[in-house]
Amino acid sequence: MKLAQKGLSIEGIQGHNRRAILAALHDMGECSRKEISVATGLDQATVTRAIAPLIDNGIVEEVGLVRGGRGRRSINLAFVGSGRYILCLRLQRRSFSIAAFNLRGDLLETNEFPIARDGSAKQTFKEISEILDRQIGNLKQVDGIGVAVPGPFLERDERVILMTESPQWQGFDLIPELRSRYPDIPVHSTHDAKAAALTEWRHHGRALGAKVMLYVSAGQGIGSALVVDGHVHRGAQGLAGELGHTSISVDGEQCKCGNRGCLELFTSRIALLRAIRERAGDVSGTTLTSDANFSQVLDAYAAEDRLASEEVHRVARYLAQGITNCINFVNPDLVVIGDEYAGFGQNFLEQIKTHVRATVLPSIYDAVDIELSQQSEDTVLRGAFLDVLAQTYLGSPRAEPEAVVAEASG
Amino acid sequence: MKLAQKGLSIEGIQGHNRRAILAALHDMGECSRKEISVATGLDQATVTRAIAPLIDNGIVEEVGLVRGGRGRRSINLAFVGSGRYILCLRLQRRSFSIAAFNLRGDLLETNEFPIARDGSAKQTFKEISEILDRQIGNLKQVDGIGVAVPGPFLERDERVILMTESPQWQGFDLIPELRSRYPDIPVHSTHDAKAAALTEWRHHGRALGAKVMLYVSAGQGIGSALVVDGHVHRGAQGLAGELGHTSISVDGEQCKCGNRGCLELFTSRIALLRAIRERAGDVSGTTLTSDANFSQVLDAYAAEDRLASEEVHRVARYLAQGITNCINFVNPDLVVIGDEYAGFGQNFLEQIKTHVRATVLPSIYDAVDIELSQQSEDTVLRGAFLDVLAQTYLGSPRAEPEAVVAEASG
DNA sequence: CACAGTTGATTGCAGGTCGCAAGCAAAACT
DNA sequence: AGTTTTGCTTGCGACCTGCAATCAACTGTG
Repeated sequence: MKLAQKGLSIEGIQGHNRRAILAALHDMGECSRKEISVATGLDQATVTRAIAPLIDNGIVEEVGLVRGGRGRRSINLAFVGSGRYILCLRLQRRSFSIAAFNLRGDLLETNEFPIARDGSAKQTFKEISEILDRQIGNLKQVDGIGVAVPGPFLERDERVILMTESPQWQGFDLIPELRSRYPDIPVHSTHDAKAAALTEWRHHGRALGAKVMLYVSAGQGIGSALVVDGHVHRGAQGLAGELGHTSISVDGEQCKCGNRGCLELFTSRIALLRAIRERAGDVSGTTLTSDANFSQVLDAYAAEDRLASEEVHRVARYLAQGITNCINFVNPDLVVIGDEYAGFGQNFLEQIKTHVRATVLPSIYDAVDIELSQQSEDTVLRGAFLDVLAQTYLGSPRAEPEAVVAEASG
Repeated sequence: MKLAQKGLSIEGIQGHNRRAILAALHDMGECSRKEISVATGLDQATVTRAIAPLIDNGIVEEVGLVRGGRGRRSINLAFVGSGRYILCLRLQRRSFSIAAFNLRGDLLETNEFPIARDGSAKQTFKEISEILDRQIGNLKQVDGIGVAVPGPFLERDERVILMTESPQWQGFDLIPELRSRYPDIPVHSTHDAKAAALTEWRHHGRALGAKVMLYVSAGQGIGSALVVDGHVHRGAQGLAGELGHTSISVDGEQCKCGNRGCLELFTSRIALLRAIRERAGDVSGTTLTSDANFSQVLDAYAAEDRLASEEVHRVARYLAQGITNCINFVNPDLVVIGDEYAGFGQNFLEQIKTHVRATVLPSIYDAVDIELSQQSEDTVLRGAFLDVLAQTYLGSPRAEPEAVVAEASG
């Protein structure tokens, strides 16, 4: 049967509980056995017994005593800080980045490397794998490699489709190539917006108790990812989240994707720059010229330049329409706007919120937070890390074990 | 901690496995202990031992021997056919229906009752509860009541919002009222499109192995529901699926919901009828008049009436745009179109598919089936039944226990 | 027609995990 | 210094599962 639920053997229960314990440890960061016991509902004794082999195997370690309480000090636990690592690769259009994390999630090292514009995929792959080789040599024990890929990314087949900006990758199967080069290391792949969303959820949404979080990645492209109860919605082929190719205008301009009036045509960086460049000469009171680039627009917007304001606010309105559509369709309680456009700041956010408020029913609007991402350079890389960690140590492949309430038997 | 996963005690494991077994029995319908053993991965002995108390408690029964095989005949099991029942109420704008199901999912009785147009909610509630009282009296053991409600339905608060067609319900809290009238019977509520989607998934999508199914309820309103791995996506407030209030035209007409260019303004039954009525006098070669009703349009469309064809096909195009947006956003592998518009038949479907094919990337289009619902009168009621059954017997509240793979301990 | 062969259901047994409760450890308070 | 408090650990009993043997019921065959 297709979707039959597996029963749980007496042996499986131990693994199940071990995963629950590790997930709790990951959720809470550094914490004591007692805290894990409370969080999981398991007996303290059970936690003690489960932790022991994890310490033996060098997955978890004791990181010191906690002072302050009344009685005995509790011993804080954490994932090991050294000895086991996860490498992450982020592929972008013009560059790639490689980062090393320990199991705790500390970013140990990150480097960005340019991709030669005329270089072949094969050449780039060679550069990537040389760096990975070196890292693996240094770190000794690498438990997994996480890869974040841009654009419409067929996760199911692990192929990138429609990567118009970098046609050289077309036909080069990065993930299988990595797998065959590192047969002993699990290689996991994700779409970069999904990775960023996972990070955003872990470091922000989770604390807010968001059940459904929509992450909107707005910049060069318009992507999105939906996080439901801590799980990224991937879609049947892993292609979910192509918000940019959602139409807000049935009779609009034809897009390369086949659709008409795609959100991306209104709001992508290219669209924004084109509009600004076209009007630069005709508008008075602007510092922007007909060859303005994005960082100039960011600055101009911050300086309340007239042209920048008008065009960025136009983008805000369209983006808000896309967000409204999502809100009505999937009913999130948190919307986070990330990627380059997060740089436009609070004023930009307020524009979006104003438009969303105007187009969404009050009882829905009141229940959804809309925020800017506090993103950093490593948001996507960290998402790739979280993906690998979840699949390696917490829960079953791409799906954590969910809460199962212990109950008295009937 | 908010979302900590619960560990599983030695007692809990029995409950967990019992739910897995019941879920398997429900999935496969009538089947033997052996088949359940294979489906769940549990030992035959464990299945035997788990089934025994279920038979004692009158939840499962043996329904006869299966002949045909080589060796001993297997004994088929099924949920009991009598003795325990689930009542379902479907609330519509002008009527309500009440149905009785046995645990096996057989529809024992269903009745529809009109709602007086000028009647108060209180009056209607009185009628509803009188009928429920009678049913409960007859059936003796009622394990749950499932309620399916139309329109934007705040599941979290169990309130209907924006029920413009039937303002009398505004401010009347149906579900709490039912709960307090039947304190011993669990009352569960759902949005009707979600209920229909669940039925569609159980009776069709599951067999196709669909991982992400989009159900589009097109008729008086345009609703939708997303089923991911057999679970309905409800959204933070349970409001997910308002596809009808998704915009396909940023600068379009203002909708009552606050948004502009809502899909519903283009495609709802009201919109379709209005367009047809307006043009009825001016178009030659049509049998439709300026007071045509929906069933006349259905007939005219089937008879290839010119006006009906034009307008229905226009609707198809807009609906296709909405579906394309969904496909790009959530990447389903199955789209099912239900409710009244399913009555337009294959020709209508082909129109939609043509438009979707034109607007979606080929590698995505090729991976998604678009079909009409084979719906019947009881689709929604049955969905309410499935909802109650799942929450009562299979899995934890609103989330079935997922596959947990037994593994050798490390 | 009896007997081997096959397959499903049941039962006895051994292994293993968990919770409870008692015991141990290490701090603060008095 | 002794008591109290709190967290970690260990001993014990209960319980569930899997394995394997057994029972049950049917088919096929010489």
